[in-house]
Amino acid sequence: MSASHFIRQLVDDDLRSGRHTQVRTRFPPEPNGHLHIGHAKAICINFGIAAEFSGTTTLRMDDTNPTKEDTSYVDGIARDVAWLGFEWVALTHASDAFDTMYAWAEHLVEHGHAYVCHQTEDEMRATRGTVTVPGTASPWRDRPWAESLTELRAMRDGLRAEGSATLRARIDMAAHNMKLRDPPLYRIRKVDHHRTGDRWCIYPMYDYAHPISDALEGITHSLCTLEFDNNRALYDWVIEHCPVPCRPRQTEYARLNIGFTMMSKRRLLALVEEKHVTGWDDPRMPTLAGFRRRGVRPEAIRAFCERVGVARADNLVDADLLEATIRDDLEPIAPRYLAVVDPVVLEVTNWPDADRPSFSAPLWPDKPEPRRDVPFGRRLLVERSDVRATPEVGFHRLSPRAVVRLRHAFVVTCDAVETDADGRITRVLCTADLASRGAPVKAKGTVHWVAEHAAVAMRARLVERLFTVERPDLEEDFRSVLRPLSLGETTVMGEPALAALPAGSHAQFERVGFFVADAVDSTPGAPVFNRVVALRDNSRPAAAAAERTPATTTPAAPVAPPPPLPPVAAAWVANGATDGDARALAHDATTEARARALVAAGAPARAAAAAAVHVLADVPSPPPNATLVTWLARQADGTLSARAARAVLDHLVAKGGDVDDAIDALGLRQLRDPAAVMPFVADVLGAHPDRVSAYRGGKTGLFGFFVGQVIARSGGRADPAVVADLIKRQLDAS
RNA sequence: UGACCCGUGGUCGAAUUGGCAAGACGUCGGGUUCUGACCCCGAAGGUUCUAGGUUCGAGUCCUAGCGGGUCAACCA
Repeated sequence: MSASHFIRQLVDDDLRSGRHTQVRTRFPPEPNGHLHIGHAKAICINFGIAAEFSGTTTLRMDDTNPTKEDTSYVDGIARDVAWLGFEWVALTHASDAFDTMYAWAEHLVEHGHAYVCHQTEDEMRATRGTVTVPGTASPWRDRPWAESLTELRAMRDGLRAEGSATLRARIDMAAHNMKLRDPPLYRIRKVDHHRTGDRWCIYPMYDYAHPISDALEGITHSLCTLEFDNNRALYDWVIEHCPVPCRPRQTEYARLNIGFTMMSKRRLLALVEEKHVTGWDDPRMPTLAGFRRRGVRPEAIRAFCERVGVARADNLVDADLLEATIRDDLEPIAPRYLAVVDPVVLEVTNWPDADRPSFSAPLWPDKPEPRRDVPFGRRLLVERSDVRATPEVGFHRLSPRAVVRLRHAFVVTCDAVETDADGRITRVLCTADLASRGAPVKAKGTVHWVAEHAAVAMRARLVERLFTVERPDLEEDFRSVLRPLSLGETTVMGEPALAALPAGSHAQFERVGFFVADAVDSTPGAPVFNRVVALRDNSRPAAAAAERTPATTTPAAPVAPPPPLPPVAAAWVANGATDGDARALAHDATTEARARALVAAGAPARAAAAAAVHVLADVPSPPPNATLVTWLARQADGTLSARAARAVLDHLVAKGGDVDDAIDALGLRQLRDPAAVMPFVADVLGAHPDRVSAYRGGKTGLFGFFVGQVIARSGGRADPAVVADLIKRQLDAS
């Protein structure tokens, strides 16, 4: 069972409350590029939520802008979603609904909710105002609706030039939310659409088309990323003013960001077009096509999306988390092989060159079958990085006098490490313990190898991160932080069994990493390998450890002097209100008026202020002030606990009447006699023996739990102070 | 600068809606091992951004401040 998040809860609530009987979601990409890992999160959320609640999801191409979109991307998108493992109930297009959208545009015009505007793009921008200054109305804002309708039809019929007219919603040019300042709904684009051809020369904007598409598809939960938060008001406006068959609701969550990864479609396109990568499916790309090519399985992507969770806070996920998830996915499924990336010759001096046997070895550790044969001989190739002429401390691989296991073969003793004039290792000489194969002989370390006579040279790409910095998206020019040679194309020497792997096969090159036989470049008998991800390296030589110490700089918290009290607040403070309450009153005139009325009716200023701010603010039509004054007095004299006071208030709001009658009707007179409270305490303590002992064992945080339970059990009547005192005595006793 | 959204161990994130600050990844230590992988055990790591307020009780509610983000395309 996966961890819950706020969207799951929302959907669950809607189902429980009967607001919906089924869940329908949609994944609405614009077909103007390829899907990336950020979209994967959206896909997992939309399809995942629907699947969890036995609902359905449509895959919708959001194709409202014919100048940017292209059919060629549609197939790629559909393929990627399917690859991730999700099934759509229907593949739809925003353009499917162009007729309805247009009809409802006329509907809006006829009801005075939209008008045709002839401002130029620049004029519209200028009159929209800014975030601080309101916009000014278009001269066409109040023209007769019939005139707008005629103009709209003229636009539709191609009688108006591009840029000469738009259909605008008539909402509020002074709205704080800029999206509401009479946003364009339709613009003229005299270009063919990839699906509707030349049928239309006007096209709906996203903010208009999206809610209609949702409504027409019966979407219950329209899930999108946080940057559409401001658009929700417009979404709701469209739903409100069009004759929609149902009313979907939009909910936003934070988009995915990953370290060392660039997610912008536009810049991804630049990488491709400027040939910094080999294509959309370059194994370094964060596109789904790229991950697939690199050998990452959809299971890993889905697990990753589950691990990062869903919330509304901005985030930057460690690139390590993605790599760890990929390893976890491949670990149990990838068969093991031996391959050497940077070979150096090792000679087993007590092994005759003519003797070239094959040793059978299992493909998985801990599993005896299946197996493959690994050729052996006098001359082997081992990893250069596994050899040292003079080892550092903690190095337990090949160095003079070291005893090392050759994986699946013998334990050898290193006799000599030969180097050339530059100190570069040229040859390693060893003596094998001929009785050690398959025997429990201890060695300092284990090393992978291939027999020189049987080694197969294979192309491999030691794929590395594309960028050298964690936030390439923050760079003025991402090109300056591209890692050179990140594709890492090289030749590796592998055991013969590797050559037989078909394209798409995963393998672990032991001690090197997880690889996949490239689906494109591999040929039968000659696979080309991509490194999916390197193995985790837990080695910790002293030098590396020092290098690893994180340099975290915590910015000093700025100390701000408290701002001056507004005059209104100062007056309240002078009369006894607390500082915070006074500020709150100054902040909201309605609340302040309410508090003042209470004081006029005879309530103490402090209590009146507190009640107005903390309780009455949520009450639309409170009881008469005289009643409230009594209500406050009952709290002051201890008749009513704070908790009970709210219940009484609810009762007064609903039924009216006298405070004391309400208290009696509800039975909420506060219990202050310890003898009356004690039974509740005993009940609670008796019901939770485990927690009682936990508390006595030191988990004192449970105290609040006990108090809460007792008060709840008493129906809110028990005096908290009495309860606390009794519990303390009981728990500290014995 | 205005409105809105958001601040919980290094990272991502739970917290039964006001009552015991989960979990994962990472880090550190140990065990196991014919992969320095995997696996197993253990530990550290928190003033829940800050300051006030309400409350018996605040990560949760209120106010202010600080910090981050979004919005001012006839893009989506």
